[in-house]
Amino acid sequence: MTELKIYNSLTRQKEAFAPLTPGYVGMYVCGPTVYSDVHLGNCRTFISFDIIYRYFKYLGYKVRYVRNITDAGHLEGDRDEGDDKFSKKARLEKLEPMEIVQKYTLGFHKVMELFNNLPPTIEPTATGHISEQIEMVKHILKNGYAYEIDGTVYFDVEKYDKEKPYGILTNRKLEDLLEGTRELSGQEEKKGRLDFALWIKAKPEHLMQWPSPWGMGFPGWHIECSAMSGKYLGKQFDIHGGGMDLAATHHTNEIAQSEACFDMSPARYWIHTNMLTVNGARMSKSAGNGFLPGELFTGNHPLLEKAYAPMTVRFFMLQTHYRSTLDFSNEALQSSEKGLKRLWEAYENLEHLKQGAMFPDVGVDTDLDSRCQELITEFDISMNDDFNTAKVLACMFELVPVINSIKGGQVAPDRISRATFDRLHHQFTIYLHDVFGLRDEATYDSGHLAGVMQLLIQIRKEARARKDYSTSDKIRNELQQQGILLKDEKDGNVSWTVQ
RNA sequence: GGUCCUGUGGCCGAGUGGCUAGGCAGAGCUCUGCAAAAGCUCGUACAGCGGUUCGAAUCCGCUCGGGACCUCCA
Repeated sequence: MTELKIYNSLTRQKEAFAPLTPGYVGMYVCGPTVYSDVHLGNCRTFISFDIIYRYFKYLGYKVRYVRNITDAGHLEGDRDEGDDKFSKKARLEKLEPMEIVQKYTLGFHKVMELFNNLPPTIEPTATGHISEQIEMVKHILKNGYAYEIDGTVYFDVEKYDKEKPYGILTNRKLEDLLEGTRELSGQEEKKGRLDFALWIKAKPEHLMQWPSPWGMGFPGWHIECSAMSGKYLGKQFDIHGGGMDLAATHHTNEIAQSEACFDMSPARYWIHTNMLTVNGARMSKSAGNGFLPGELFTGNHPLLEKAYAPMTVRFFMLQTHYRSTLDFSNEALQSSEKGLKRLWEAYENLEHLKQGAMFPDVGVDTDLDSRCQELITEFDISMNDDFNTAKVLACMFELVPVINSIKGGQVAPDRISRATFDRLHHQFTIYLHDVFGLRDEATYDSGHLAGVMQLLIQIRKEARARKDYSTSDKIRNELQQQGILLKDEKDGNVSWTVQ
């Protein structure tokens, strides 16, 4: 068994993974800001980390997977003024901010469930950890890396950078960063143009505010993740993840905050997932090129030619490495849909073969047998190489003809050994269900429909027996119009699938 | 301007210095009452130009083209 290697954004190279505590993994992933619906790009990140979480579990680790819900604090613009997103949305929808939070949190969970993402083991909210955040800000102030001006506390980036490299995560020098920053506007009070707020003074009319040593206010944009990861995973933990877009600001600031507070880098491995694009441009809320999962599942969007099932989308994402951009297109989705169907049907064939398999090891084709073993072994090898799901799928697809040939009779079942067959079945099952989190998406009630289908198949069989092909074709054709496909197989059996 | 990523056959997409990625689409064949499915066979791709090397799509340089981040965003 090869060792797991992870691409660490912090060092910009693949590194062997060694947890702080053998057998345990602590992983923090930046979750959604619940002031609006998550779009497909957001989902990609959470699906990527779901696979990573599942793979660690598959490897036998006990994983504490913390993914936050940001339900306070984020401001609309890039200045420390104006309203937060929740208050704005609340006024727009004529709801309490916490109703907004509840609404979109529930929606988020629903979407995660549809994509078959496992829930994290802890899902803390920012508003539930105000006191922890205040404590952390106090600590940073005490350590001298922050200053207060009129009820707002800022992090002093330039002072911090004298001791530790602020731009370490994205490999940037402070001078370059300063150059790229826009001029301070006259109304801003912070000292350095890179300084960011840890705690923000609230205006009286502000809907979400809490008491603090600096007066009524609310937490800054980045402190919640530092406070909550510290609380649940410790000052230092194994993995911190999130979308690539968070690296330059949010994660950079998180590192600075944790270092300033605990004198320790928070995470040992940083994993960043790449963006989902549409026509080459990043899908984002502000660009307005985002699909909501609901639109995807119903096909109700101008850019969508048809509806796509959640598992199709999940499979689509699995075919690309998490660090590559993935471009959305109808063509790509449709090819994924067909590919998944083929893979899943092969898996079902494998299940059936498993039930009837009683063949002895007599005519084993050693070439075929060892090739199968190699391919199965490559599942783990590929995943160990920075979670290369695309490679695993390629191996699975290479095994599909083997499975289908045994089923179809082109290859005798005893050409592969019992041990190989069992391993094939076992690894297919584990990978499809447990590691990749795919599930059968048959939209039919298999109980009743299966009975009716048996009846129709029987009638058609009788018609064919007396060469009444007009009846048999009628049954098949009309079923097809209902989206049910009949397949006459070699051995005389008839199978059916819902399109 | 700075920091990076990237350019693979019709489309989508893995990838290692020399050995078939894979999916979808397409062509032929087998099976079949017909179809569908399945099986078998087929494309010898790696932006361009140089260099390193016995050998490079894979390493280096240059050119051209995409993209991300540097402002809230997964």
